[in-house]
Amino acid sequence: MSASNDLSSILTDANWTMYQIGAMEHPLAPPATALPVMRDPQMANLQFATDFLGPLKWYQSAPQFWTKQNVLEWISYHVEESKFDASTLTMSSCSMDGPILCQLSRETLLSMFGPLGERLYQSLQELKAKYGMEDLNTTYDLLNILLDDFPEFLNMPGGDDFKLLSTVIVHGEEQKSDPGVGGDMVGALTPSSDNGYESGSTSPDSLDSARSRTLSFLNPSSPEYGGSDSDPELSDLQFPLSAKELKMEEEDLKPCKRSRGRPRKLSRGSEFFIEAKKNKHAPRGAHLWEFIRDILIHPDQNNGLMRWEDRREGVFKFLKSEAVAQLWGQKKKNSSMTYEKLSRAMRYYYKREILERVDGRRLVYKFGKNSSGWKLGEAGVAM
DNA sequence: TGGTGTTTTCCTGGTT
DNA sequence: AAACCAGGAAAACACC
Repeated sequence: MSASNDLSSILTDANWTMYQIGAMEHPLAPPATALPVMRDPQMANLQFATDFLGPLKWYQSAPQFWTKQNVLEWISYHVEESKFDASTLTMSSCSMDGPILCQLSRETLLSMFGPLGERLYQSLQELKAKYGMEDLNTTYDLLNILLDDFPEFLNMPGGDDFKLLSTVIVHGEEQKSDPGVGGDMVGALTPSSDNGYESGSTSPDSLDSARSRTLSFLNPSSPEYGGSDSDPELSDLQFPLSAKELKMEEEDLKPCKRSRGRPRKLSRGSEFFIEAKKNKHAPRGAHLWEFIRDILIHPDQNNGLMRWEDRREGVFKFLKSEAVAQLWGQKKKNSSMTYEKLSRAMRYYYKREILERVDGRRLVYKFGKNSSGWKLGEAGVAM
C-alpha cells in the first residue's frame, strides 16, 4: 500500500461508519477479548510462522515495534474514537514507524496532532507501560499452543527454534524493560490498566486469533503485510536477521507449490481463537456491488476513492483501487483484502449482469441491469 | 445437515 | 516491469 493510500485510509475511515452494520466494533479497534501478547523482536527468526498466520495489528505488539502501517491504524483508531477531524492531519505527521513515534515528546505530539495529541500521548504511554509488563510465561504458553496446533512446524526449516521452547523456563520478573525509547515507562502501569481501559482509551491487551496471540514478533517483510512501504532499512534495524537473511529463509520455506483455491481454515486449536473474536451469527453485510454503489452515491464521503465516468449510464472508475479494497476489507474484517481479489469478485458480477464489461478502460466498470439504487431519480438516490 | 449463493484466495496467461 | 484484466478452480462462509 502506498503512503498516500494509508493516509487516505485514515481520512476515509469515517466512511466506515456509513457501512456499519449494527453495533460492530471499529475495524481498527482492539478486540474486546483480553489475550496475552508477545513483543520480542528477537524472535523474528520465527518469521515463517508469522507468514503462515499473517500480519499484526497495532494492538498486538509494543509501540516500539510498530510499522508505519501500525502507526497509521493506531492514529486512525483514535481519530474515529474521538471524532477528530482527520482533515487537519498531514501525511507527514502520520508517516512514521513505531521507533520514531516512541521518541516523540508530549509537546511534539501536541504540536503535530493538536487536540488529538494529548490523547495519542496518553495512549502511547499506556501501551508502552502495558507491553513492558507482559508476562513472558504467556508467550511460552502461546507457542506451545501453536505447536499443538501446528506440529508440522517442528519439521519445517527453522522448526528447531520451536524445539528449543521445551527447554525454556520463563520468569516473569526477569523480563527486561524495553531497550528502546519509552523503557522508562515500564512499571508505570496503573491497576486500572490491568482490567482494561476506559472508553476512549487504548486497550492493547487483547488479541483476536491464534495468529495474533502467538506471533506478535512482527513481520514487516511478510508479503501480506499491509505496511509494505516500511523502510527496508527499518527491517534491518529492528530485527537480528538482515533483510537478505530473512529473504533467504522465506525462499527456503516456500512450499513446492500452493494448491489451488482458498486455503483451508486453520484447524481446531487456533480456530477456537478465531471464533472467539467472530460474532457467531454476524449478519452478512451488504454485497460488494452495493458497497461500491454506496461509495459512489455519497460523493461527500467518497474522499476521491471512486468517481462517476458517466452517471447516467452507470459507468464508474476506481481512483484509489487499493484504498477501496482496504475499505471493503475493513467492512468484511479482512485485513488482507486487495484490489486483485476485489476485482475478481467484481468480474463475477458480469455473468449475473450486475455489472457490464467496459472494454479497454482500466479500473472502469459499469452497473448492469440487475443492479439498482444508483440511477438518478431512483427512489433513495439523491439527484 | 445439506444445498445454494456469494465472496475469497490462488492461479495462469494475456493486455496495457 | 508493474498494474491490471480475464476467468478457472476450490474453498469459506452466510443463510435457508
